[in-house]
Amino acid sequence: MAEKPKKPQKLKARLPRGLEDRDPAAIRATREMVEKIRAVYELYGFEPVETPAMEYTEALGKFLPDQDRPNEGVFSFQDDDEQWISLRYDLTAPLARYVGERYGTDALVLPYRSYRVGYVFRNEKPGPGRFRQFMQFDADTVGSATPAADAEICMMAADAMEKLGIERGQYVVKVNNRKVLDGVMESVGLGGDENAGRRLTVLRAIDKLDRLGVEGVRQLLGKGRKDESGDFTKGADLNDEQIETLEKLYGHQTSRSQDFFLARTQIDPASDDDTTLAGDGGSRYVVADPRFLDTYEQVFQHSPLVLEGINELRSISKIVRSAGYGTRRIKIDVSVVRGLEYYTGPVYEVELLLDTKDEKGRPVRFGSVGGGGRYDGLVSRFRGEPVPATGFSIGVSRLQAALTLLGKLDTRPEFGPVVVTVFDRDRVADYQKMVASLRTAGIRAELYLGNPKNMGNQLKYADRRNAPCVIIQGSDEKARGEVQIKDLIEGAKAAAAIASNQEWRESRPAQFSCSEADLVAKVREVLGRHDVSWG
RNA sequence: GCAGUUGUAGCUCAGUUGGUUAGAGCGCCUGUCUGUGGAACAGGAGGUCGGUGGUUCGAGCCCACCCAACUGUACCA
Repeated sequence: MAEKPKKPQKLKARLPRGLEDRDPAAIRATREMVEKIRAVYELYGFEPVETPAMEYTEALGKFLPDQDRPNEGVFSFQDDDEQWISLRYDLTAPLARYVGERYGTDALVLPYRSYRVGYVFRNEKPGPGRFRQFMQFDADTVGSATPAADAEICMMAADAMEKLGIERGQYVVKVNNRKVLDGVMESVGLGGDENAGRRLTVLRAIDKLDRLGVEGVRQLLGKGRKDESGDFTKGADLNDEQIETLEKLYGHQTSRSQDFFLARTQIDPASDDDTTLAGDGGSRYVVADPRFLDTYEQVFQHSPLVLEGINELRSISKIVRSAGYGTRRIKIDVSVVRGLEYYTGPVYEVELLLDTKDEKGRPVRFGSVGGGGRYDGLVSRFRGEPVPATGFSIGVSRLQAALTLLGKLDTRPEFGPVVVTVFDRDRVADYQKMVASLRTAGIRAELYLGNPKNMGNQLKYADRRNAPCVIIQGSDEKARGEVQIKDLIEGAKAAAAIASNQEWRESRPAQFSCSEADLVAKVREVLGRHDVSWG
């Protein structure tokens, strides 16, 4: 075969999977979200601290990546001295390292309360709202063991959601306690190191209660479960008696079931903060039954761990209710598991209750948009003494993805700069001077830097940049000491009424001239007329 | 990781039982238009048909493997 002239091999421009490029609208939305969350965290007394994007792998609490799967779950590489370094997969483990280095020194006031926002990295399968690089906004209290610290974080989570524009009833902060789960598992004979694997299986099963229901979880606790695709998931292999005991814990719990935190005695209908039912004579009462906690105490009375966990939940409950947080904002959900590894006490999870659909109208499952809990063991790894800590992170990227699908984010393009056009190439310096005077006045402005061969292209450019107006000064205007200001926003409205290009051009809609000296003032008028502001 | 579905232009998609040089709409660029955005008209650029190998005189179409995306599932600090 004859040699065909081959095109030079083009490099395919492509982004690794699970990563995303972010356009101006997305960046602005993130900036606004971050600013709102920051204000809430600061209001609660937390201060900012940042740590780098990577840490020694051992500090993150992962086993060294082995030869076969060097990057299982985390992105890792070896430093010059052969030590493994990993990109952070959350903001909590690096904070534990930070505190571990400073604990007991002047550099750290205890209890230590700090927040941070940044990208974290996970090497796992991406999905809707699941990225391999994503942003978290984290806050932690280190050195305080009181449930008041946990309660505060739940309230702060609720406040942050509402500040982000997610209305009451569209989200819920769910609270549980790992001591309850651990104690119940212990009481069905799953205590001890030899049952660690089965405990994990049980926790995973209970974590799926939302999706699979009591029956699905029962299968996972027993022999196993086969899903619609025919895939089989091996179960925990518990006997019926064990399963029934576990079901006493979560059996009545469904995703939108009533809460059994303490009810409030006073209902304020205006706050719209409680799930209520109509009673006799137009009265309403809160759907919340704290007697469940009493029931648990009786059923699991032989487990000190369960009793301890329930008491902590009672404390949290008392605090949030007396602070005015009702059952629609914060509720107990005994199926909340969160991380399998390091949580030791209360755990919290923020769930969106809105139904999200993608562009094609298919339902999308986002999972939780925030979560956290008490991790009394994480800092002590560096200390050799117990250091209580509790914290919480909002998944900014996932939440933003959800809010985008829900159409709750402002996606209007930002206004571009005022564009000063180049009419006469010899007078670029004059035009640049106009730009400078606008900039000095705090008005976003730029000189047209493309090929100024005609006015049409320059206006087209300004139009695409979403510029509010352009400045034109040809020789005629120059001779009169004037400039033309063309209001593109007003002009676009006028465009609808004009059919022919000829007429369009000659009418020069929404355009006026003013003296050179009035340039800044007149541009300000145009901007004010359309409420143009930047960033 | 496992299972299913899908990969043709920047986007949305046609493409006959395997048959010349792979098409459309939208978008993009240029011109009509060296004193004015949109519209209109005319022209143009843009394709390893996801990749590699195979069957065949001949493959966008058939076969094998690989890659990617989507959905479910598993894992998830």
